[in-house]
Parts: sequence; C-alpha cells; structure tokens
Amino acid sequence: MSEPRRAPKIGDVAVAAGVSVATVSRALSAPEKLKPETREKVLVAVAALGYTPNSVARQLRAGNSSLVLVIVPRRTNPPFFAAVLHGIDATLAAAGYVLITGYMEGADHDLRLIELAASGHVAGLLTISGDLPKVAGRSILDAGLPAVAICADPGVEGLPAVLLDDERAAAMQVEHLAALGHRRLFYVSGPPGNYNEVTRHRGIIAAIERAGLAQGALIEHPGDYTFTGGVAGAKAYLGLADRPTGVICGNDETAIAFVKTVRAAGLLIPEDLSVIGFDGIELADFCEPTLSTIAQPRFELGAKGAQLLIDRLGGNGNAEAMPAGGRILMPGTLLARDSTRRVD
Amino acid sequence: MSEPRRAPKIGDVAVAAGVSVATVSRALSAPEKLKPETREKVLVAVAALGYTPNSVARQLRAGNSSLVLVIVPRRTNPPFFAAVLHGIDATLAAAGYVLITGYMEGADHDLRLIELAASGHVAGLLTISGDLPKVAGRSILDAGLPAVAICADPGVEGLPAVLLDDERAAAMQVEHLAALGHRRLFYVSGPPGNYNEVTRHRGIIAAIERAGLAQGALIEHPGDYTFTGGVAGAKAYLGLADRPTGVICGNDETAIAFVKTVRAAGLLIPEDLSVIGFDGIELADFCEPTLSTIAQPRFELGAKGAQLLIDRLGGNGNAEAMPAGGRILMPGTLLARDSTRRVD
DNA sequence: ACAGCTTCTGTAATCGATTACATCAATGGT
DNA sequence: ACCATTGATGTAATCGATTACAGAAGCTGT
Repeated sequence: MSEPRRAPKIGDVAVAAGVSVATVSRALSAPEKLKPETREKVLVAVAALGYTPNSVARQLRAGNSSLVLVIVPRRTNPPFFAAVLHGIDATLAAAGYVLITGYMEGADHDLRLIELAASGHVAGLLTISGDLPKVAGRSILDAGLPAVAICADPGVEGLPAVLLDDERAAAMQVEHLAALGHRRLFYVSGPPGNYNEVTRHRGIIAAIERAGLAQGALIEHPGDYTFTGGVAGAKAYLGLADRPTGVICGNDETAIAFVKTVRAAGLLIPEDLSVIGFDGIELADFCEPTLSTIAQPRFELGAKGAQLLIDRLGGNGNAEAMPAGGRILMPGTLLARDSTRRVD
Repeated sequence: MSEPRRAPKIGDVAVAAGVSVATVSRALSAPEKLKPETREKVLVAVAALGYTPNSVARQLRAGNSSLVLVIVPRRTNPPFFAAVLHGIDATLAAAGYVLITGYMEGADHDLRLIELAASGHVAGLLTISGDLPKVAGRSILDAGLPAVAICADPGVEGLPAVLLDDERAAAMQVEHLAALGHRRLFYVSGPPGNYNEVTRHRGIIAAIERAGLAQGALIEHPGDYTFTGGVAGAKAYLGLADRPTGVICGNDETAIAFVKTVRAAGLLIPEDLSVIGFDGIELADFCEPTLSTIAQPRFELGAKGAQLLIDRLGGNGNAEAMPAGGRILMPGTLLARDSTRRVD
C-alpha cells in the first residue's frame, strides 16, 4: 500500500506559486483583492497540488462553520422524514451548507448531540422533532446557535417554526368524513402529548362541534404513528359493540396497518367503513384500497425551514421572511381516494 | 433579548480553578495524570462555567475527528436505508462518533461532499451507495480517509465491504418460486448496471439453470427500485400474451406497486400469480396480501460496517475482523407469506 | 521631482485547544 | 546527607488557516 502522501497545506501552495500564504488565502476567499495574474498563478498551483483548504483551521480562525445539525426523531415514519430532509438538504446545499443528521435516541446519545452543538463545529440547528435533546438540565439550545423548528413546535420562546397548519388539516379529516355522511368517528391518535397530536386533536374536536355531531360522536384510541399502533387501533375498533363508520388515523402508516387488520377480520373498505390517513406518503397511493389522506408539503416544509435558518445565519436579521409570532403555517391538502366514501 | 455571553474557553476555566490551561486540558482528557484533588478542583470549575471544549480547536491540534460521513443514495427506498442508518448510528454513537449523512444528488452537491471529506472535519467514510461521489476526476476517496462500503460494493481496490450475499439471496427468490412449481418467471429488476442488480441478476440466472428451467423461462423488465418502477413493470407484465406465473421483484416497493397494479387489472394474487419481493421492510407485512420477500439484516449490515470502520479508525490494523478479500457477506432470509403459493 | 493615494503583497498575530519539554517538590536508596 | 527518580504542574510551541497591519510599487497632480 503506497503511503498516502500528506495533504498539501497552504504553505506548500505558497511555495509552489512563489507567493506568501496570505496571497494564497486571498486567491481563494477574496479574489478581487488580487492582481488577476497573481491569482491565476495561485490557482494553477492549487490545482497542481490538489489542495483543499483545511476547514477545521479555517473555522477555528474565522469562526464560520458550514455545518447544520438537524435533529430527527428516531425510527418513526421514515418516508415522511426522508422527504422533509430532502427539502432541507437541497436548500442548504444550494447555499453552501452541509447537513448533519442527529437522531434522537436516548440520554447518552442525546448528550453527544448537545456537545456537538456546543463544540463550535456547527453553524445552526434545525429540528424536526418536537422533543429537543435535553439531558441533566442541559438543553441543546444552550449553545445559543441560530435555530429553526420544522413540522413540530417544541414551544420554546423565540424559536421560529415552520409548521403544517395541523389544526386545520386535522379538521379537514373530520370535514371530509362528515361531508360523506359519517356521524360517528373512531380516531387512532398519535402519541399522547406529542405536539402534532395535541394540535390535531384540538382541530378534530373543534371540527366535530362545527359539524354538529353528537357529544359522544368520537371514540379515541391512543396510537404512536407506527404500523403496530395501527394494528392495535384496529383491534380496539373490532372489539367495539357499535362501530363508527368513519375512521381517522394519525398518519398513513397507522391507517395502512388499520386497513389491513380490519380487512383481515372480514370488513370491507370503503363499503363497511371509511378510513382517512395523514401525511400523504407515496405508499398511500399504492396500497389497497388507495388511501384518502391529508398531504403535507413535506419537501417545502423542509426547504422553507432551511431557508429561514440560512437567512438568520447570513446575519440578515430581516423580519421580512418572518411573520410576527415566529411561526409560518403551511396548508395541508385533502387527497380523496378509495378508502373513503359516502355512507349508505 | 439577552446577549448570549461568550462561551467560556479553557483559559477561563484555568483562572477559575487556579491552575494552568495544561492542567485543565489534562483533567478532561488524561485524568490519571493529575492529583485527584486538582482534577476535582478543575471539574468543579468546568461545571460552574458550563465549559465544553471547542472541538474545532482540539481537532486542529490533535488531528482526531469524531465525525463519520455516510454517503446515502438520494430518494430511493427510505424505509430500507433508515434501518441501515439506524444500525450505523447506534454503533458509531456507542464508540463516541457522530454521523453525518451526505446524500448523493448531482455534480455540484457531490463536489461539496468531496470537499467535506478533504476538509479535515471527517474521521472516516461509510458508503451505502454503490456509486461514490466523483466529480471532474476527483473522487471522494482521494482524501485517503479510512472507508468501508455497506450494502453495495463500489468495486474499489482495497475498500472493505459489508454486503448481503446478493447472489445467494436472489437465487433464493428463484428457488422459492421453483419449489412452488412455477416454471416461467417475470423479473422486474433494479436499475441496470447497479451493483446489487448485477449481482442479483447473476444469482437469478444461475438458480434458473440449477432448477432445470427452460432457456426462455425468464422474462426481464428493467425497474428502478421505486413504486413507479413497479407500476411500469406490471403494465409490461399485463401486456404479455402468455404471462409467467411467478414474479420476482427487485425490492419490496417495486413488488407492492406491482401487486397493486395487476390486482387493479383484475388478476388475483396468489391465485393467478405469485410475487416475491426483496428487502423485508416493515411494510411488506402490512400490505395486501402480505408479501413474500427476502429479508436483509438491515440493522446488522449497518452496525457491522460501522464497527469495521471504527476498528480501522482505532488504529488496530487487525486482520482479525477482516477476512481476506475485504468482504463480509451476510445471508438473507426467506420470508414466505401470502403473495406466493403453489401453482395449480 | 515629490507628496499623497491606491493597489498589491508580505509579515506576524491570532483562533482555542493539545502536548513536548522544563521545572520543582517529594521520595527512596545508599 | 546527597543524588537519582518519580510525580505533578506550568510554559510555550504547535496545528493550518485568516486577517490586521505594514511596506513596496505604481499613479496622479502640481
């Protein structure tokens, strides 16, 4: 194995080009300050040596990082978060930033994320998890990094957030079923206490009142946004003496598992009951029957959140992009497909 | 808004503890060299000031990074890669490393990854994409970082790889269908040229020969490991004059979309045809009918690959963990479910 | 021809840690 | 009682870049 030769440093380039290190540095980061022919000489040397500036050193001196840490909840809903991350990454990359994903996991692990945030490596913070890493009294926000929340609002003062209008979107689930004549509803929720769950629940309750449905029109079962949560919800539903005809699920995975389970028990969808999901992942259009759902603008949520962070990093303390209250709400879209229909 | 006070530096701690900076540094990274009471004094000051070492400075001086860059293909198969990433992250975290995900995207974007690898920030490299970032003659491997490939072998000399035994696993797909009496097969492949596709294709051809099936027993249609690829494959299948009874799909998403599409055309599964997928994502057990597939040990692939990299980073040039040839193959597992059955 | 400006480039300080080396006190062997 | 050894800590060099400041060279106007 050939000894991988030492990476060239700025001094090597300076020697090769016959100039000083300052000139090399300027050739790369402030070209307009150099005589064109000098710059050219340096660039030739850079290319010849295959020089890449050591950005650790650069960062130590100049204090500007190009890394953005994204806090992602562990192990739920990969197709959903993948799309949000895509939006984030595309936007960050266009502005020259690099994305680091930090998965929430548990105390030990989260502590590492907190230290990473305080370590000086990271320029800014995005979170698409409602729960921020917080260990032994230390929060990841203590580092004082510019931060933006996406998809879920951790409810921290002064933390801007780009959110789906969850309350409205959940109301749309109810309104869709109510419009189809369903008078009693079953709801397989998200994890109790979760930001999205709490907000959507509020929207559901309000919509039920507005639709003039009865007091006890809603039967709830706690879920967790997973397939297995959907199965559990379906079993609870099947055990009911008098089953509602409309079913609202906290997300698409829950809905798909719910559908699968009640069909296995002999029920027909949408003949016997209607089911509506939430999120609008690709899969919802490839399951049987195709799933009615509320589509979130996943890519756009990520992109918008990333853009907001970039604006703050750029030092533009512009209120321009940021409405009062620090929240941007984006609308969900009803996709009416085969899993819901008019009640007989 | 209160001015976020300047992060404390090692000098501040030294003053607070009444010792020198060297002592503070040692208290944190080589405690055994200090008198216990001195160390204690320093730790108290550290806690009081909420000091976190600036790891940019540490890294510049000591040269040891704790970041590992993982190259992930863009936008295919999130549930699959999420599980592999989970295995990677869990293993890295246990050893004190932090994961950076770099999505492959296109020339501009990939160049940034190449520069990141050369920038000194990163300790090592993992790739779960068969294609490595390579732009204008520069490869991400030029930086000379310790690297390990997972799931797909980029075919680079000296690059260790942790792989599924794709050839064997694909053969199992054929064997499963052949054992059920299917004599003619349809194959919706992965992207032509892709490492996994090429390897599995070889396994399929070999297994067909061993099973004594006829020359033209296999009809192939190129896919791309996505839902839409599965739909396209199904349409091609439906257009066939004399349809094979056994269908092999490149992955589970392809299979699910395939199933959905041919059922919509009125065919019954498994009565009219059997379909087998590949990967073993959760969803395969929640679709209709449940999907027979080859499960990959996703978490373990990631964990094993990460462990291999950690071993190399630790300086243990131990051949112990690494067999000759630099490849570790892990077996797939046949999950026989409802989408396949004995041909009538 | 020379003072006063620009424009370009070089010298050296600096970012915040780690660590080689120096220093000093305490200990032990003879 | 003295020298060698060990242990604990401090001083200062160092990692590889950026950048404030200084100096040199080239113009301009009088």
